[in-house]
Amino acid sequence: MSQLSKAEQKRQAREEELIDLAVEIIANEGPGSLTLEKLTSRSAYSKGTIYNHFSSKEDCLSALCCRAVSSIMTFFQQAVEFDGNLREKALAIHYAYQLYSRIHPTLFQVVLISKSPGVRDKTSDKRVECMDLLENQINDVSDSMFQHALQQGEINNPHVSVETASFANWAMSFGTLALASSAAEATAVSRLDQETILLNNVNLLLDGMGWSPLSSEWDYCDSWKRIAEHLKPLATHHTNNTHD
Amino acid sequence: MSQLSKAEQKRQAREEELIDLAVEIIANEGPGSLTLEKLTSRSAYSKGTIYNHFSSKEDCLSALCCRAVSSIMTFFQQAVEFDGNLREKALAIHYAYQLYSRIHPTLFQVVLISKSPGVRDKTSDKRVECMDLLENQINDVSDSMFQHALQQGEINNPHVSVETASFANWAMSFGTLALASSAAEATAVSRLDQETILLNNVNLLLDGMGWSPLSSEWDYCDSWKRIAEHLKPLATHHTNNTHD
DNA sequence: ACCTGAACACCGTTCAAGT
DNA sequence: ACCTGAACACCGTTCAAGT
Repeated sequence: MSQLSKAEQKRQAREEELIDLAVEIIANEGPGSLTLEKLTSRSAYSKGTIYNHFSSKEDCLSALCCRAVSSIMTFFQQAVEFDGNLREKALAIHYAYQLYSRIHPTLFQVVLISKSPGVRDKTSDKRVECMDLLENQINDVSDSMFQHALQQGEINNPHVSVETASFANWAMSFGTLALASSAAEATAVSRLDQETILLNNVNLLLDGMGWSPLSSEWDYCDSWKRIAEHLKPLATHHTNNTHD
Repeated sequence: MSQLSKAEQKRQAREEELIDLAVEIIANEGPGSLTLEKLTSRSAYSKGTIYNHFSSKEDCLSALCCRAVSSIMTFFQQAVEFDGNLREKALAIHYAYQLYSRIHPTLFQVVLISKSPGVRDKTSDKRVECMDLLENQINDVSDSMFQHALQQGEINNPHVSVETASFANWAMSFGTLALASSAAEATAVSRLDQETILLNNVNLLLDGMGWSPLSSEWDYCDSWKRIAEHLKPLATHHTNNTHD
């Protein structure tokens, strides 16, 4: 299964090359201006070959989504290694998510775009499968975090289950970052401190779950700074973007 | 100022007519398939006239965004009239937001799309002004709610300001609804009870702010049902959609 | 002043012909 | 088996000609 034919290896290498190129296009010109025409003319290949890799423009967008979620996953893996209590580890994951959304704002957008019907519908079955697989991996990271917190009694609240907590946590993070990156000029966003906006929102939520130590009992601002330090390698290493 | 010439009245009526048509198109075929070509051919007017109303395809999308936000505003105005304590009024607004996102899922999407750079950039100045104005109105509703709660001591937390609370509240609502509507097939979403998903998330957040009565001290599930009853007229009256 | 539709450039997708 | 690029339908945007 892991033994790939030479032809297949070449094919996969080319697909990576094309995705790299597509990433460059959306980073510089936005997700809306990705066209397979552009991708063709800027690559060394012909229209037919492009369509050999991507069954449609939307399938290409979904390939970018897979790339994005996969990167986010490696960010998360770095984050959980932060040395601290469980709630701090959770904060580290949020920080990693924010970091990704700021290093690759357009790829961050693409993740939502690809999941919307109309794009998903025009994505090849093989790719949809890949997206769902990656999404489940991300999900598992989040779930297992809350599982631990509940088991160890750090969250002590009969109304909080793994499923509800995990989703509320994701919704808050996603909502905050989506609004901060897409509606950055909005008064409601611009009047806030961009450095701690996510920390504040998440702290309110986790306090509401009763995840101890509560923010009144612990200096999470300091944690946030230490997390930033811990994840600095990701921030510097991945900044090979031309535009944003 | 409010005295419009006959020509201007006619122009505005036609614009409403075109926006109605565009709403119909995106409701049935998704925001991605709105084209000015389609809008032209399904309307009684020519390309030139369409471009007389919308400076670009993106400007047309932004017109839909204005329509959406304006409708959301009227939903909110119904919501604040719910007879209950302040936290229940806040819940009523969330309920109204959810109701809108379910009655007009594609218009709900369009609001985020229009605020993204690349769409906003291609929107006429006049329309951008209109969008910002409406957004501020929505903002004011949210802000004044938290202002009241803080003044009356129902939120008693030195770390919570109007600005931070208002944004956290918006982010949670938006994040929850965006994920629930765009990523409905995702495991993290589908495994939850769709009826109370938003109520649960918001309750956790408002508990975290210390907004009394806390969810442990009050039956907000019951409030949620009463709010649904209060807003029923909106649900039935506005369901004139063909597809979703 | 406003409306019309031809015109053109660009894009998505297919497929016959070539290797 | 895979690659190529011509071909065609569709779309965004402009603008000369018409009222």
